[in-house]
Amino acid sequence: MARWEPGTFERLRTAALTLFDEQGFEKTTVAQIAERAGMNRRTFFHHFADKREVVFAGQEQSEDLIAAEIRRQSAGTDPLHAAVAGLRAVSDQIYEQFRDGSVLLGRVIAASPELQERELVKRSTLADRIAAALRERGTAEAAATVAAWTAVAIFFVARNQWNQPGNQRTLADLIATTLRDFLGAARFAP
Amino acid sequence: MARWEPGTFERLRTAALTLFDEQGFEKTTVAQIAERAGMNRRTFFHHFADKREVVFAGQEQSEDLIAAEIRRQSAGTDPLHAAVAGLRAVSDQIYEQFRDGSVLLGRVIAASPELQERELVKRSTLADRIAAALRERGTAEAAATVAAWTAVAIFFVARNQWNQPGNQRTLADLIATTLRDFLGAARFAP
DNA sequence: AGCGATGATGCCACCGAGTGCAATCACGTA
DNA sequence: TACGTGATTGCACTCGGTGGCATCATCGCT
Repeated sequence: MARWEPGTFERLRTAALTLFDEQGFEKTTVAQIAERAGMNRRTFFHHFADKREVVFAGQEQSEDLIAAEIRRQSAGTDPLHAAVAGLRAVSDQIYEQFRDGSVLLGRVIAASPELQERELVKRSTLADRIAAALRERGTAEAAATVAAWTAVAIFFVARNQWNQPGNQRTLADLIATTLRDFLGAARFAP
Repeated sequence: MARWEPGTFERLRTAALTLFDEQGFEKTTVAQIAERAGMNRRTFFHHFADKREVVFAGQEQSEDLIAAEIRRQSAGTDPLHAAVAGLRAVSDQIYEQFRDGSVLLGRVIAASPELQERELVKRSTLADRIAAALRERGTAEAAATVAAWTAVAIFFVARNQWNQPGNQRTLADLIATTLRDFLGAARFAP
């Protein structure tokens, strides 16, 4: 497999991201993307399920890493800290390398409601994966779901700060700070 | 304003929900909806921005209630409890009346990925409103966002349980239980 | 009652996303 | 070289959504 492959996928992806950044997502047609990548419109849909997917392609493997890291946490760790630990681990391994690409992606997504909608789906499936990993550790269904969404919220708040122009701190550091702020603000007795 | 209105909006809405329930959201065309409601396809788009909106129409006023209730919480209440209190209040006032409609809506949404995607948008804007209300009370940006998403997660976990066939408990009760479970599962020392 | 403003509805043409199908092309292998 | 596989292409089609304009019912006013 992948006899020709090398090229087309990545060419379509960079052509799409460039055009989205230049003229916006809505104003860009799939025909334009295909033309700039030097191939047929139909071919685009052989590689990406729809126009939005080209932006989010290939981040499933991160979810595997996160879930594995959560399972690796010691049994005594509570669900929220376990989930956040999983997200911190992946931030170390992956995100720090793609700083520039991540900023471009953030800009493109921020400029398009349609893409923000799709990003919420990605967050949701990420939360589902995390909740499943937590349940494997013995957390009850409801508590696992809530802890997962909280951890995901912490992650994206931190990622936003990390994407700010002036920022010098690491993503893992910002995640830890955000978690601490949340716990500090809350009063944890009913 | 609303000289004729009565009829068309509600007729389109019930026609759409009925068809979605019968044949699924994707299989139903806007033309079918308009035909069953006895009007033109174009008229549908005069009342709803798109095919998905017909399912979620008119739930903005709940957000106002929630935000107001959060502002009403005493200053000493921590962000998470304040946000959850806001959601509990609205659950008392609104949801309990629409049990049957809510079940139908839940079934329709559960059967369609496209509608689930749109529901995530609604959750997101709800979280934004809650976070804004918390910031007004003096909570810092990051902590407010995380608390808001946590509260929303608690709300929807509870609403799912409330929608289960056999359930007898009130939504407000389930929300309180879910919050307690989450806090109980977590260890709140770094 | 007649009249004009307003807003709801209807009709038509158009664009672009996404799909199904069949033909074609490039490559590895026998 | 011939064959099979899988990537690519091209075409036609459906459907969601939009823009523009005509039409019609209602209201306020004279």
